[in-house]
Amino acid sequence: MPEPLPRAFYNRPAIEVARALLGTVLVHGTTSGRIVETEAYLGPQSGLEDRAAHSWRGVTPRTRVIFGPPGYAYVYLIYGVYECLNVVAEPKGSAGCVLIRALEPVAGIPRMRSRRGGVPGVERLANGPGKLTLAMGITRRHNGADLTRGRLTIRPPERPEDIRIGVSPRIGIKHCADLPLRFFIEGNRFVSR
DNA sequence: CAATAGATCATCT
DNA sequence: GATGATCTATTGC
Repeated sequence: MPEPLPRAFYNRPAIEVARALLGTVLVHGTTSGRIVETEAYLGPQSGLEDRAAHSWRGVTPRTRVIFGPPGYAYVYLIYGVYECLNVVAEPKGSAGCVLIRALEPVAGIPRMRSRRGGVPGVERLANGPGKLTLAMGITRRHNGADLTRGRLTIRPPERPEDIRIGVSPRIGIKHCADLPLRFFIEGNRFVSR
């Protein structure tokens, strides 16, 4: 298995990281999945006033991680029910992160299925932000975890591959619902709906 | 298949 | 006290 992506990979604008993450592999213990869908959330430095981003109002106890150094996990609870995994991008002091929205299961599929309550069909195992954290066993305990080492990492593909990147507005947000900040592998059937 | 309701709580006002 | 980067079950066609 390839080494984890280095910190430098994450030390650039969130949009670049969101695109570059497509095709890489999220690994947690014995389970892993290929990232096929991401969304970028921008900080004030983008000049875009991204009100959909948690970092929009500046540093708070929750958003501390997003303003920290790149290459760490930001995990939060949504609707009091599910948890979402983000990757922190951009240098320390600059807000910017990438929501992982969907995975193509690679290893440990039976384990993922049991964690998902036995849902049938590999396609439905991790094709959404709340589903993939469940399937991979990722929780708020991973908030602030270093993705360049340890049990939870992101690694390059085994072999270089040719993919087409699709772009669309982000899903499920109220503000800035027109910005084209969602990226996905064109034609991949594990992308969320 | 499409539309809708409800679950449930950390965070910030 | 309101809100939300979601998902599932259930309803109705």
